Amino acid sequence: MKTKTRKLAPSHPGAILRELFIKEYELTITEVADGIGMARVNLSAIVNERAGISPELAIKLSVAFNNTPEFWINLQSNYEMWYAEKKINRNKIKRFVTA
Amino acid sequence: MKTKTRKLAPSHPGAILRELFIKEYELTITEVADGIGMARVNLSAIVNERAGISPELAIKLSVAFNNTPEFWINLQSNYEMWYAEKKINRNKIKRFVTA
DNA sequence: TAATGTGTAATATTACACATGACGGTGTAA
DNA sequence: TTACACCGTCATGTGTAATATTACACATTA
Repeated sequence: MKTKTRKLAPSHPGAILRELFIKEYELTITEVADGIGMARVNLSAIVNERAGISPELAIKLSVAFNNTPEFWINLQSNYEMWYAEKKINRNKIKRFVTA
Repeated sequence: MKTKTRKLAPSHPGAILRELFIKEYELTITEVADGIGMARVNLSAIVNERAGISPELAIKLSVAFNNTPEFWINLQSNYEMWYAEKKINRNKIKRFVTA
């Protein structure tokens, strides 16, 4: 059985933050950065998809937007996993345990 | 309502790898490192809880031990989250969205 | 004009994943 | 007993990434 693989890369977590939260609630990057206690430059980097979301930031965002850290962490994990998958040749890995 | 918080830190992913897989199947660090194509020093660091599990490694381990990348990623995420939580003062974070 | 928001660049700090080389311990075969 | 292969770990170096700080240019708005 073939493992399911997304053809297209998942959205960058920063894009979700930008579209579904900052734009949706008509906030500014500066405003959010101040609200969660981080430098505006770094939040800008995330929103512009040049940096990822750390565990600590995931918690902060979950408090600010009333959702869960898992929501943000999963976005980030899925994103990273998609790129990690492309670096791996599964045939070169030894199966120590089989079904 | 109070957010649930673990009193004790979750197990390090390396401990799970050590106890439930390497010991369980009577493997050596060297053997596993070779099998998944990574330096045994680094796998040793993970098994001894001095390093974490990357997304790429999570995939490799899931292939080698016939489980899912999510299994490993979740172990790692939970671990990181627990420590991240201790660095954050939730009262200092602005709520942009409320229930 | 002054204030504000944004993007970006430069710099420094800190942390971590990973690779390589070296070293000491252990088991085993000659 | 000696020699050697194997194993775990230490030391060290490298690349990358998140974050803070500062500064600059530009656009919009009061």
